[in-house]
Amino acid sequence: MNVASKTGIKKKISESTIHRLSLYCRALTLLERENYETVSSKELAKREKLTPAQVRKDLSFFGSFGTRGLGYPVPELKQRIAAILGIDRVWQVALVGVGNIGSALVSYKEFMKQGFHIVKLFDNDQRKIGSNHKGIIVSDIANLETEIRDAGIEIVVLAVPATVAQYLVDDVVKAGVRAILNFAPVNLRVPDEVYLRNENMSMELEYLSFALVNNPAKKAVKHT
Amino acid sequence: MNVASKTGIKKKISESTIHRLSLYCRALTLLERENYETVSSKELAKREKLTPAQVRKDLSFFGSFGTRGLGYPVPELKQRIAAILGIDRVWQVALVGVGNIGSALVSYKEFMKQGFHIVKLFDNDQRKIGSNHKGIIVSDIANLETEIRDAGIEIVVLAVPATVAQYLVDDVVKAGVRAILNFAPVNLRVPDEVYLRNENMSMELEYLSFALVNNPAKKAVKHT
DNA sequence: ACTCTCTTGTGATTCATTTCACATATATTG
DNA sequence: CAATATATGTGAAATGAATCACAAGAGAGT
Repeated sequence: MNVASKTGIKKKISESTIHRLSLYCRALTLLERENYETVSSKELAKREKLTPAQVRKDLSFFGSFGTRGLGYPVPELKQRIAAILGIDRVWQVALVGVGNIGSALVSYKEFMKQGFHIVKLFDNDQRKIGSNHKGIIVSDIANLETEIRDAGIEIVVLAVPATVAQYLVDDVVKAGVRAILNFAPVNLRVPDEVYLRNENMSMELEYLSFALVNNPAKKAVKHT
Repeated sequence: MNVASKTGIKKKISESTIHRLSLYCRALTLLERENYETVSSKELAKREKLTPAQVRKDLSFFGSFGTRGLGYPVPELKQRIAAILGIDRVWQVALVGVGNIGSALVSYKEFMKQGFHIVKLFDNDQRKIGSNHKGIIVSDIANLETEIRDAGIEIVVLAVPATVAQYLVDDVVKAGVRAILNFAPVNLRVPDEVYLRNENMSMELEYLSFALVNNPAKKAVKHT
């Protein structure tokens, strides 16, 4: 991912770096609660099982936030990272598919905390349409495109069966949405200008399965 | 991750390779359903948005499964990958925390399909203990260690609040479990011999947020 | 049997990410 | 205020992963 810097030069920021920013943000929230004023790259690294050099390098892509000899100012750094991640604001999110996973996500408080506000729900099941989930009325999937557009939705979470995911993604894209989080275990096609991320919960279980089968006695595994 | 080969030499297999094996397995299941007898690395790559070379290299770590000029035999390759991943068998899984996420996971059919059988449920809420979810009675978390041991649980899924996750993980480890999938947004400490994977659903949303904020017009993003 | 086409398997190469190591800057202590 | 300790920021080096490119194997057609 390219990021425009102050100099106008586009730097390449890796996916891993961005994911680690999320971790730093999380650690800083705790540090703030513990009334830390500053934190060293060493301490930050320890808390998220990373190396100090990694922390410093990651942050250096976006600026110099620290003070030599002292460390990073906790509340300020947290704010800066939140701004980089774009989670210092509210995002209008729609959730498509109010099944098992979908229902869980509506009630998932972490999303709300991070500024991801689910404001629209969609389903194709007549029994669900019109019902109320956490104060949101479930809309008919038939009106997906217009309702998403009218509500100013910026991010869509897809929690539908794999078989229908592609059709729905197409509609979502037509509605002008440029960011989609997909929970269906299927590879979706989207235009280049649309960001698609997949959340594949079986994958991590399969990784564990692989680990158990292949390493009767564990040596070392990297945590991300 | 190290893997013992037939020669006794331990090869280093990257996390990405293992994740891609999951993708190949998924694609092969569909190809099987479509009655393909063989598939080329090119076709397999196309279906999961990867490159043919990547597919061949990944598979070559584990053996030569293909035929030059022809491709890979679909059902056999699927079986081989399933064996490598350890999903050609049933795993006894316990789920700790029957809240929003937990309830969704009990009903999540993909897990069952992959051989991950949730056979024990735990919670600390008196109203939930004793209740029935999909035919499984929720046990009191107080008995975690003994019940997990007695049931022969091999993998534990943690879907509890971040504040209590560390205590529970400690108990789970004491019970002899060596593979844990954690949904709480917190960095858990486990001994070296225990495999821990984290499923952080906010992270992918944050990635999308970052993408939207930093790339008003998208160029190219790699998919994994 | 020979040629042509297709596609694998893999060493070599390129590209990306992480780690190292140190100059540089700040805080603290006596 | 000098000396010491601490911790950042960052080029350089090392490591790791993805891609390239091609030799070699296998089938099909004549």
